[in-house]
Amino acid sequence: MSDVFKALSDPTRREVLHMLKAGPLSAGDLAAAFPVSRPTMSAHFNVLRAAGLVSTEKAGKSVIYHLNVSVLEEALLGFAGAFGLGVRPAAKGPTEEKELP
Amino acid sequence: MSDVFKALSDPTRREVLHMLKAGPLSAGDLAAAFPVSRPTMSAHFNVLRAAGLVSTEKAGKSVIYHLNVSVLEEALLGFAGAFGLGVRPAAKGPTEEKELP
DNA sequence: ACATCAATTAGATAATTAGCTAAATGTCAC
DNA sequence: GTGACATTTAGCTAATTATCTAATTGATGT
Repeated sequence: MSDVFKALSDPTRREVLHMLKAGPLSAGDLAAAFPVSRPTMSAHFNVLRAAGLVSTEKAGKSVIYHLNVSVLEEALLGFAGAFGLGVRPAAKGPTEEKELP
Repeated sequence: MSDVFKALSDPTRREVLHMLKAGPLSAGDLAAAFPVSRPTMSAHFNVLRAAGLVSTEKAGKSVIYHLNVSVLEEALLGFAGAFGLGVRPAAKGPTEEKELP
C-alpha cells in the first residue's frame, strides 16, 4: 500500500501511468515525453514496477510497459473502503471509458 | 495532488487519518498511539496539514485534529476520474458506513 | 509570578530520493 | 563477430525525510 502511494506521489510517475492508460508504450517512447534523462526515467519505472502498477514485456530491443489497471483500482478502492469513503466500485465490465458520440 | 499522495505514503500517517475518521483527537492522544516521539508525530501532523487532509482547532492547552474527509475524497475521486478508473462517487448523503445488522 | 502541562520548533543525523554522466547489458542486422 | 541501438546498472551529488533530544512557546491553575 505504501509503495503504491509513494509511486503516485511523483507527478512524473502519475503522468507515465496516464500515458499508459491509453495503451502500452516502450521505455523510450515514455522517456521521450519527459525532460529528464533516460536513466532517471528508468528509475521511475522501477518504482512503478515495485508498486505493481506496471508490468513489462520484452519486444526485441525494446521493453514495453503496460499499466496494471486492476492494481491501481484495488489500491484506491481498498484504501477508500477502509475509510468508509464515499467511493465505490463502478459496474463490472471493461475499464474502457465510453466515448461521447 | 502530490502532497496528498505523499502524505498517504506513510503508514503512520494513514493510521492517524484512520483514527481521526472516528472523530477529532488531540495531538497528545494521537501521539500516544504510536511508538515514536511527540515531535516526530508533530512533523507527521504538519505533512497531513500541508496536504489539507486535517485541520486543527485549539482547545485550551490542547490542539485538536480533525479529518477533512472531503479533501481525501476529492483527491481520490479526482485521480480515479482522470484515469477513467472503475470507481465512482457513492450516493449523496452522510459519509457514514451502513452497519450490517 | 511561577510551576506545570501540551505542543511545537530548533538542531542534528542517518536513510532515502531524484537527478546526472558514464559504463554495461542485451538484441538485432549485417 | 561488429556495429548500432534500447535499456538498464553503477556511481555520484544535492535535496528531502524520519527520527531523535533539547529548548521554546503557550495556556492553566495556584
